[in-house]
Amino acid sequence: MQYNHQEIEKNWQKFWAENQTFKAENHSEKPKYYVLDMFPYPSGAGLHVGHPLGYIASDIYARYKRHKGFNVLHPQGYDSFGLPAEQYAIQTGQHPAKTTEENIKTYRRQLDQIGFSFDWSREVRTSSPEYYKWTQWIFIQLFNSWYNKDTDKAEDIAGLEKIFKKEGNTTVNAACDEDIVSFSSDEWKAFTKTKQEEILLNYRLTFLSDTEVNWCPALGTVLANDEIVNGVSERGSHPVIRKKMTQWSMRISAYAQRLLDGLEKIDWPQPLKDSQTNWIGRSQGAMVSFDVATGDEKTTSEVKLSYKELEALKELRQNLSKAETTLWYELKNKKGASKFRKKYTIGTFLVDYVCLAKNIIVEFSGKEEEAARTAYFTKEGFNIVRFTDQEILKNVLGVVSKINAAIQFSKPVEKTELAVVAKKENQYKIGVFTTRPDTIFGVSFMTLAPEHELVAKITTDAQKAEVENYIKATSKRSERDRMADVKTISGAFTGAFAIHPFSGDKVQIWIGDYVLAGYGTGAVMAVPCGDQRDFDFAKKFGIPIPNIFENVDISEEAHSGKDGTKIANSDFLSGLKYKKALKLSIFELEKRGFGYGKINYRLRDAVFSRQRYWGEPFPVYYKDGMPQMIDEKHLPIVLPEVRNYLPTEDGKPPLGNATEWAWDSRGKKVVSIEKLKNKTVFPLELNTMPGWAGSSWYFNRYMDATNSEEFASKESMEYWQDVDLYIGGSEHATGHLLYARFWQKFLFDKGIVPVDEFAKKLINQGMILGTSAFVYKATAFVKNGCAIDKSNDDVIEKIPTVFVSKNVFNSDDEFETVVKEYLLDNKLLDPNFADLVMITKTAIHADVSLVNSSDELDVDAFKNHALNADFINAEFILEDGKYEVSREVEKMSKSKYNVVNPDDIVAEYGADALRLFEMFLGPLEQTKPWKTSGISGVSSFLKKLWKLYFNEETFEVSDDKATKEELKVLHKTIKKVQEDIENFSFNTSVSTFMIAVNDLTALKCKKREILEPLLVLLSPYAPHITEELYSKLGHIESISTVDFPVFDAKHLIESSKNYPISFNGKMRFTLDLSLDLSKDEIEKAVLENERTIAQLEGNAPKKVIIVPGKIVNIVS
RNA sequence: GCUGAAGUGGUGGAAUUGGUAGACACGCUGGACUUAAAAUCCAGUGGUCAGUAAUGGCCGUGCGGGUUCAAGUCCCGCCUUCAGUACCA
Repeated sequence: MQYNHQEIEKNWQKFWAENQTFKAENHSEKPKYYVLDMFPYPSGAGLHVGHPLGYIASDIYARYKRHKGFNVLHPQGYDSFGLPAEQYAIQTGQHPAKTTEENIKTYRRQLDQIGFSFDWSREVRTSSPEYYKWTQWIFIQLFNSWYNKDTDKAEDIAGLEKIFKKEGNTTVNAACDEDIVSFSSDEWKAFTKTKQEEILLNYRLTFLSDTEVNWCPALGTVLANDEIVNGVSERGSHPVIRKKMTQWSMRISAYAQRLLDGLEKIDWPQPLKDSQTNWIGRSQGAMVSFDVATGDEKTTSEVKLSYKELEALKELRQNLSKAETTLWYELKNKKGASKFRKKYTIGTFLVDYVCLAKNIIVEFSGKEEEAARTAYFTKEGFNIVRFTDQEILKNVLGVVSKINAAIQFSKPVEKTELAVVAKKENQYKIGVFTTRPDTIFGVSFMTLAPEHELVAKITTDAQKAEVENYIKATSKRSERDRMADVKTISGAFTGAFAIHPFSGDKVQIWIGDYVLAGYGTGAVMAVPCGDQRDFDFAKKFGIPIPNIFENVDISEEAHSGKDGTKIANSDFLSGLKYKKALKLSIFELEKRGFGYGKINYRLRDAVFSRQRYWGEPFPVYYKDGMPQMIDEKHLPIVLPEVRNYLPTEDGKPPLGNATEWAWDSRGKKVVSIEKLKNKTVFPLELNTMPGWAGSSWYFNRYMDATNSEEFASKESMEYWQDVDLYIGGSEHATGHLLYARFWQKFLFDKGIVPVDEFAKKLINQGMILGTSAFVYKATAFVKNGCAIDKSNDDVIEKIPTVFVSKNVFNSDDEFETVVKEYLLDNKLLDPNFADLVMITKTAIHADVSLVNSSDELDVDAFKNHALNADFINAEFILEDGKYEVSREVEKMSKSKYNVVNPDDIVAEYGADALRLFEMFLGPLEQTKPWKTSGISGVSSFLKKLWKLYFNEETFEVSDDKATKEELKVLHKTIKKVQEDIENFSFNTSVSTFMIAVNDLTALKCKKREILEPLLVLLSPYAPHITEELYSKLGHIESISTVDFPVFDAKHLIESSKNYPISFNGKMRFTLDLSLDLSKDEIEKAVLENERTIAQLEGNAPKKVIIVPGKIVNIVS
């Protein structure tokens, strides 16, 4: 009987669908296993053979886990909001919902015919209101939360309001905007409601802010950093410019450290983790404040402690008395309080505790010179609180509350006024972030970003023109130019100087576009001897380059290494190595109040608004300009209909075209914009959410996909917990996978999900590349500079398009000769003009469907191809009557005409063959070119397998006892296949199946004892054929949950081994020896062998190495 | 520049802990079946040298060193390709 894949596959796909074979239960005795694919965006092009690669791998694993007795969740759905559908809508006027629906149908049909074991009852679509209801709901949760750095988690915003009411914002340690003014509880209470909301927005995890965004004019929307590749948009490669806009943002930066830490406990590929680490970009350093010089500087003469004294101080800090420890413990753990430091030097005095932010000194009473201390501290602007040992040991909480009171009512001392006066003449400070505060004595100038707000204020009149010109010139350069051209060094001197905080030296302040406005403070302290960019800048503008490294030559380039180098010419840092110098420099900065240690992250808050139609609407309306959340019980807020999908005439997003898009706060529903006149009707948000909104939590939804009451039920999340295996492309490393981890951590903080990492293990499947086909087209030109009577066009016009087969020529010159000869022979070129004509070669893509496996082009089909209308009359120069194309491996894409559609493969060879072949191509993680030629191998394997169960036309499997040899083949296969699946090495197990079938065919094995377990082994890979044969063996149930065969080592025990006999490590021959032999017996047997004697040529062996069961090596 | 991955026949790739390099498959060559083709089956297939042949010698996992009885695998130094990232202070 013939193996008819079409019929078999159709039947079983129907069987699975009707019997809901792969439906997962939320309650089960079995252990759970959750296998997930990154869900696809349903594009109009449908699937190409690259898409199913990961799906096939995960499907094999899911099916394997079912055989192993797991309750497997293996769902699929669609990331169905997105730009392409909307771009298509703009072009054709078709509603994106309609095209999306159609595309999904195609995807579903294509996925079904490959035989995936998806539980379709749990399908999700991010664009369906039942789904995005919960995306909106999560948005509201984010809006109603703030990040408490003390508890290190997200908390309810109501809690923050309570604190504000009680004690203002000074004790709050939150992830928030940098420039927040502090206020007391009274001030808070006095603020208007709008003002309060404005302040709260600075703390919320999703917030509105004016930010510099990446605006893409061609797409009419902003883009996130990860949606920009090489300065242009990822989708469509349109230019992107910087623009300031009011946007929703997500405070992902609050989670920077936890996102970094979390990487350690998840089993994800190292390169992926590395790129997330890189993207988060943690750098440890210090913030340093430089005063801008006013002209009459006097160098500060501070008391400086020697290094030895500092070391002594450090020790003192570690050996506290009991009372000291008790108080320190309380101060340290005082929630939300300002930071206290212990054993700190103020001037020449050592104080017990100090809070620099609040100017409070806490001391034990009874110190020497108490009066002098008080006088000095007061002069410096500190409040002093003194306690005795007894007070603390008796009632430490009382002491703490006294300290709190002192902080809260910290009466401004007279000094404050002095400070203000002092500040007036010295009003500007430049803050910089540096990772190398140890090199601070190497600072010889500072550079500000051209956009820095101080530039206008500090530039001297003399330099004004130059600076303004420079700013103008740089702002013209696009982001892309700036990135492409890193080599050009440019800048301008502001004429102003800064005061070096330690040396008091005046250093020049420059502006330069190598400093980015968006990173750190937008200013750098330039250390030309230690940083190449600073070095180049200094060289170019003739700024001094002081050397602060011991025995390092910096005449040619900066010295950026840190290990092993000692600092020199640096006052108290001289003679120290990097690590110590770094610590000491930060310590000194803090002590003297010029700066503090800080950790900076490159990761920036994610812009969450898109000026597009086809995305989730925000559940937000505006009252007095302040955003208001719509109560969750009114969700979902459904995407309204619009007249067209373009921005409105006055530049509002497409939702501005909607007529039904206002919120009736009394009727609690969306109403017509005409009702906006009413006092209780408000405008709704016009932006929509970005593509990553829906994909940041969908894995949780699958656990309980049809729940209309909740995001997912507590029980279902308790049961499924997290994804055990997640498979998808590495292109999502810094987009989807980072945002999804962020949301998961947030949801975990809020007690909504049970785990804070959503995927235990992740595998990146490699890309499948296309094998493009090229044809060589000849283009004729007339050489310049030759005067002839006839118009040049005439000569060219007669020449048809000519294509030349690949092997007809070896060089461009030869190409020209061949074409010219051809034209002359065919009278297509007048011999008189032959010398005037120049022929050049152009390689153009030919559709791969027109090329057979021997690289021969179907010339007629090519001429008549829809895209080749220009070539309908083209001439072809053939070789041996055939036209051969050249091949090149490229990314599979429509524009390269190298896309292979799985539908064709399935129709011709079947889904099982496609599944096997995609796995057989090579390791899952590796990128590999698609070459259809190899598919005949797996196809004939399936036919051979089929034949094992048949005797000509009749199905024939016997119940005879299997032979030792047959059992060995089976168990070898069980062992290898099981190991391979567990190691995700699917390509090698396909080979193993081939070997098994070849062996069993040779043994003429027709026994159920062997052939039935073989089907179970193969069923994850080729589910249709195995179901069919399994049912022919007399089973009614599906093969999908049959126990995986158990490996029994006893079948593999050998009595002898074919030993490789090596001489000096080179294998010369093999020798069959019993495995019972001892080392000595082996040696004897080998040395007696005539071939050994022949090899040795009479020499005595120096040494004989015997590894029993493995190898014999003779050293001579 | 930085980070990561990878270099094995004509091709995709295999080689689990250092122990017979090239499994399995494609392609190619020859043969069988056929009027012929397709399909199927059989044999051969890393290079090179010697031999009519059986067979045997030498070379061989990007390059150069090293460790070891033994290296595709481990160590040191380079080269190339691909991917990600890029003035991050």
